[in-house]
Amino acid sequence: MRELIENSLAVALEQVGQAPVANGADFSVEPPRDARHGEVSSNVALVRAKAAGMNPRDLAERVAAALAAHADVVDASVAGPGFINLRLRGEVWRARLRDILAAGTSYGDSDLGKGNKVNVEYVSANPTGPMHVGHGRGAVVGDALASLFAKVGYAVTREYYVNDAGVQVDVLARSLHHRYREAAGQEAGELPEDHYPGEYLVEAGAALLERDGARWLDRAEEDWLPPVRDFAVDAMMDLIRDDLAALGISHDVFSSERALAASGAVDDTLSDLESRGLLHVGILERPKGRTDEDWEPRPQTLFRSTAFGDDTDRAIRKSDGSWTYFATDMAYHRDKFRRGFPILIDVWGADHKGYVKRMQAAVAALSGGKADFDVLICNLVNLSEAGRPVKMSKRAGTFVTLREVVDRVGMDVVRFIMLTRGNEASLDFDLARAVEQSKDNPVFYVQYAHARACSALRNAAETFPGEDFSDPALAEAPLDRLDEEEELSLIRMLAGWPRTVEAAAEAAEPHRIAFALSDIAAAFHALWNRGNVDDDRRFVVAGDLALSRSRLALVRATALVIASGLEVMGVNPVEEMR
RNA sequence: GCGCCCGUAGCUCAGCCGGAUAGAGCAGCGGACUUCUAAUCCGCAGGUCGCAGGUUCGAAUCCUGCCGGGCGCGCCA
Repeated sequence: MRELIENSLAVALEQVGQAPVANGADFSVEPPRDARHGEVSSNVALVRAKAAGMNPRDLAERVAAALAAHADVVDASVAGPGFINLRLRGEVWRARLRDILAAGTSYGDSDLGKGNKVNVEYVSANPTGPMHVGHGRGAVVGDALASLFAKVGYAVTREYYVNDAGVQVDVLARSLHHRYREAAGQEAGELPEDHYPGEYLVEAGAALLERDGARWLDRAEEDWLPPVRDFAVDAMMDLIRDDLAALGISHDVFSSERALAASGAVDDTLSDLESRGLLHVGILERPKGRTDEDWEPRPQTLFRSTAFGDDTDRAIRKSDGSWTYFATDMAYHRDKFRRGFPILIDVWGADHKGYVKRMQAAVAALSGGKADFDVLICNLVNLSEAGRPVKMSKRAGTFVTLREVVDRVGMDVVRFIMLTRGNEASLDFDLARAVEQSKDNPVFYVQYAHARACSALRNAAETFPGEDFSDPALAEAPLDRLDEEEELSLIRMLAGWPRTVEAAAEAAEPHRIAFALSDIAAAFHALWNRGNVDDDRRFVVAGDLALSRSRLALVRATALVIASGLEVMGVNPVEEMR
């Protein structure tokens, strides 16, 4: 299509004695927003007019004339300031149905990524307890993004970074040890204020007693801390993996912060930066507008992240000499790059927004500017129940875990709803509405369209016993009976699916898939309802096998595109609603 | 104070690498069912795209400055 217009432009320019000007994808070739303007629209004349030394309308007229000569073009006209609007032969569109039936749910796959390796790191929740709903959003967005990249031809690795070092896992170990002592019948006293209070640690404490008996009961902390910590981290990661499995998510790689540090990677990273003069000792100023009373100027080892676009240099050592989280995180990203991923994507929660610039600076420094590093920030999820906000407070005990939500509304609903907003917008998740079966609920709306399509095919098999309605058979069906505007309009939407997928991948916005599916579902429901008004417009018309086959090819293609999109989202297409 | 994000219909939001008369759902009003071809559909009504400038043939979209909301801001992770 684009090629056709490029060629016609060349012809038009030749007619006026001009050499072809710019060459490239600087102009658009798309269905116009308003369908009355035609089936395909291009702004090529507006974009190229200046270079051609002509006014847009004149150039457009000449290009349109060249286009009109093409066999597939029914009509080419010029509108407005110089848009070219085209109508194509119905057969050009109908042929796409055959493509879809042949490709199945792999319709929309492409080689855009050319097999390049991409690492998508997502979830990476601290191993200190079960996942909450906010983690779930990152999990779904990351997983869908990974699937989207895979669909357009990247070699994707799904990775989880396990923060199994640092003070929070020591606190976890002490919390567990407390529960372990309780399980052993010792008088452990009140759980200290800053410890993790969760019930899950009571179970883990009992499990530790079961495995190791009394051996850590009356020892010094320095003896029991490491083994208890390892046990605790393993137990928490099992918990988290279960939560993820309930969402249908599994990672290819789990990277341990502790193992990374032990390998010497942090030392290597810092000496690398040191040798390039990117470390220095300095004193950071107190951020303005802050009134920390205990703030005092202090010399620290800093990374010159300001040399790479950050607002201030960043500390890499704590005053006790150990590394900051940022230091190990730099080493981790360097490690990912050195493992052969030229493209790195992290999916983080909103609370890490202030961390993006420094990490981008770090990756730029450590990869010599060669890594393509992007961070998706997932904003907050506001849980509500029939319009009433559900307050999330660990202390008040009204904390809702991801698992509770998944168990209540189901994995497909959670996944779909998490993708009904751009990741940077905050998201309202209403537990009651999520299971409502109406068009308020986008999950059911799309699922219902797919189920209806399957229903029509089942109906066909009953109406025409012995007839073959398989995909290859439908692809052979004569499609020329699909000549109504509503049908052709749906076909055009389906034909645009590969472009929709590519655009979503290029923008790293998996939520676009959800919106596109809602649009397709709407067009399909509208088409379906015509059959309620007029029996002759049903998909299955008992007296007309040929017509039924034509329409069922469209029905099946619609189901395949919906299934293709749901696959990216990780949602199961249903064949009946029941 | 600084950084990032958000501000579009009464409500919840799409659209944002500039494009034609700014879209959808909910809520409201009016219509279409012997329920797996009504969990749906059709129609009506609803807008200073936060405000003010700028760039452009053309701005919801890009730039600048304000206003309002959110998140974050030296050793936590």
